Amino acid sequence: MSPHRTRRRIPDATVARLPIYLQILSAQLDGGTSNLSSEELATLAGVNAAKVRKDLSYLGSYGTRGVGYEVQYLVYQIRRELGLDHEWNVVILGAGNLGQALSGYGGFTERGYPIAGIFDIDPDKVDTLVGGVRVRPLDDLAQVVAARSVSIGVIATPPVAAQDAADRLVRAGVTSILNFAPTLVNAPLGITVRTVDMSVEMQILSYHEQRRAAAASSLRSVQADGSRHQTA
Amino acid sequence: MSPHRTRRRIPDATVARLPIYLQILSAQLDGGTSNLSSEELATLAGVNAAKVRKDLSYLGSYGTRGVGYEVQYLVYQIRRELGLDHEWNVVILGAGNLGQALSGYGGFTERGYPIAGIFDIDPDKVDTLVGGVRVRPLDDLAQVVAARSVSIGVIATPPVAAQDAADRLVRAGVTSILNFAPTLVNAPLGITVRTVDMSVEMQILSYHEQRRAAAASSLRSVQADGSRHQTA
DNA sequence: ACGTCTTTGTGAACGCGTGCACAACCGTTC
DNA sequence: GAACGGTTGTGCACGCGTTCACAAAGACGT
Repeated sequence: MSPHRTRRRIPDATVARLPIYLQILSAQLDGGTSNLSSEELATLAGVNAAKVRKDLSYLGSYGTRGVGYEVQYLVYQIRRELGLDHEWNVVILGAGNLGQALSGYGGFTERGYPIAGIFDIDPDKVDTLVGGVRVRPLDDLAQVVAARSVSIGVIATPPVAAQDAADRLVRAGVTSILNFAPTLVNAPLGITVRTVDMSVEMQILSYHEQRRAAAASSLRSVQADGSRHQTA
Repeated sequence: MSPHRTRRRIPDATVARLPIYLQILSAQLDGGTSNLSSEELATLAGVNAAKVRKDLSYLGSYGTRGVGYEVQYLVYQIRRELGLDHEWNVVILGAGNLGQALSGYGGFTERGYPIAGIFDIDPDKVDTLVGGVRVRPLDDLAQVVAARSVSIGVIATPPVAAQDAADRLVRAGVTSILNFAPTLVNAPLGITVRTVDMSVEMQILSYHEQRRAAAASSLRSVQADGSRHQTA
């Protein structure tokens, strides 16, 4: 049996929170904190303490009753669970505004997702430098994916090109896709696709604004969903 | 009583899907489709047909049994519910890579969120042109917010500056914040904050990749949460 | 060694969201 | 105008996620 076998499935809601805990814990570690209680972590993350404990319990029993959690060990465990114990090369499709921002972002490489290449179909963009990376022609995609064992692809193309980009990624062998184009992209079974649509976020905000304006009477609580967001 | 009074509260999960329906319906309208069944819309949106009907039922009974929904009218209703019957001016804080990408994105203005101003604390960035908009000093924030009745602010600063940016936005009178910095920002009661953290999205993907690698046996279904994402 | 204090881990209740299944209803055809 | 095919709107059951509340357990002082 492997050293750490496949433990029980972790709920999606928990998986979505683990990166947040990790971020907070890492900051605490840098700040010199060695131990943290679920209550403290909960406050920092803006969630319920019981939720924190239940979330962490999916990773195993890494806390000490009466004391709390050892930050360093917890960071290690969460990183391992998220697959951050090694780097994940990513490719970006589309060297427009968004693609450029993403490659220049720095946060990706820094957090363990080095950019293996940025691609564009426009010959005028090819060979220009973007965030220190040379833009490559789309035809090189499969080769780069294979050579650097890329499993994550980012779509930063205009909406009309998104499906084609997804198809190319899949054909090249990518198995996870992060789609920033405001379109639904279809992918075959077994491929994970996440879509982040900024204008959707905007519209959710304006919905609340609109209601706020309509019901100028009571201040009501606005609930949370997948993304991190508070109202209160 | 107002022409269309505050109807029953719409579930957050539904609010998050309305923009997607709207996007699809708008495209269908442009394509010349005048009527659509819940089944068709569901397929296009990648969701269950019953869910579509239930979602739309929160807006009122705008469908015709045996026929479906009139696309144009539905578009109108969803737009109204999302507060898209008028424009929402937004301000962007931070003229770095991300701020530039956002202001150059074009999708915002196009979808009814014109950019009233982009601000930066760095004097070197002030007065440079970004996406056709001149970068302004942070001190002008309150004045612009007031003059153009801005109610939505976007945070595109480095993490350390995010909380300060949020505070400034709130002081200036903004009531909804879209935070792209990978940090939790606190805001007083009554202010809606949504955080979109790209590296969180990335980590969720790599979690699935990691599991895929671990359990090379069965292809399992990966579930959805707040954001749009399929696995299938 | 024992008691007290603190904090974890989790059983159980609750609430929200999803999906099924079907009655109500519309349009159309005969 | 009656019967029929098609689609909506919704009651209901189920499942997931959240929260409460508490027993189990470690640490520490006496």
